[in-house]
Amino acid sequence: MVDVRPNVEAVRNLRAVGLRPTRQRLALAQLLFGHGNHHVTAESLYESAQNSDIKVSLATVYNTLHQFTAAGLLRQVVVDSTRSYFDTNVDEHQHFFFEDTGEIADILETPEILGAPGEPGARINSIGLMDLPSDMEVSRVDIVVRLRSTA
Amino acid sequence: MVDVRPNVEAVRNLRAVGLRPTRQRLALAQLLFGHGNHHVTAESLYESAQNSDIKVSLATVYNTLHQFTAAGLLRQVVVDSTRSYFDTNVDEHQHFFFEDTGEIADILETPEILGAPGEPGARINSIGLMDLPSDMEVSRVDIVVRLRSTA
DNA sequence: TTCACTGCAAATGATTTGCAAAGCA
DNA sequence: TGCTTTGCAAATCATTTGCAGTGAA
Repeated sequence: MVDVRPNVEAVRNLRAVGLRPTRQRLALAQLLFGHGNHHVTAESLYESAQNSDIKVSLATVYNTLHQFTAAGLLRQVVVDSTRSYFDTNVDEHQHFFFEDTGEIADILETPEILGAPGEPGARINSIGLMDLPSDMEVSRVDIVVRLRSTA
Repeated sequence: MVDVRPNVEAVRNLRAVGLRPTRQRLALAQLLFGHGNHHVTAESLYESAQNSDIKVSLATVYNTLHQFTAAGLLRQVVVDSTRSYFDTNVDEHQHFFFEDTGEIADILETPEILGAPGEPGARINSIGLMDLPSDMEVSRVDIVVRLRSTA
């Protein structure tokens, strides 16, 4: 049974990041954040919406993904030069990329090399990157472990 | 002064990977491998060719980049979801990505965490990824350190 | 009412493809 | 000669944009 009550918390969350809680944004937020962490593309989210009888255009899906990303609710993952992936897990963590299927999965046990929490890439930086230009700072460190089947 | 003698070594190198040494491939190889390591996009290589009075179509540039990559002469670097970058350095190494300008640079001192030579990602794998599916192997580990100016 | 948001369709930009002409073995 | 490769233009694919209509405050 579908819960049609206005989701007070979701409304508040959107307002908190400066986004109007429109029907489309609430519905997409529910799809994105209502079922644990996962990874989506614009196309896959659009499909999910259709399967859930959510009326929303592909353009709005793109807009929403970008707005959510700008607001810090999503994180963009660059693993494939042909499409953009978005991750509902915005914490510092890394990814597996399954080359055969194009799927993404979180690396749950983040290797300790990535540095202490709150210091993205600190360890890597201290080990080998002493030649970082002085007027530059690390925005973030992306690690993608690409896997292929041994078949 | 331009050396117009047939480049015997370049011809041999192409033959060695099963590619016919055509005029276009030889010219692009010269641009790519004749001046130290660097990073190109199809568009940037096409421009370089034009500036060097090399007659080659953009389609052929794309074909050639993919052929060279398949042959192991180039390595594709995924840092930007809007274009493809290719690196003439095919050794295990990592990248800086300058978010402001879209430029790429090699990280020269590869942090030792990446594992011993010949064992891509060995160290990372041994530290944290014990839950790797048994029928999967690490194709490679990509690390991109994204930088932004502090301005 | 007012301004943000949405949806559609057209535009864009990178990349790929079909196919005839040109080039290498 | 026979199979590759090239170049052009058209096709594709993901994504963005223009703009009129819709909705939230």
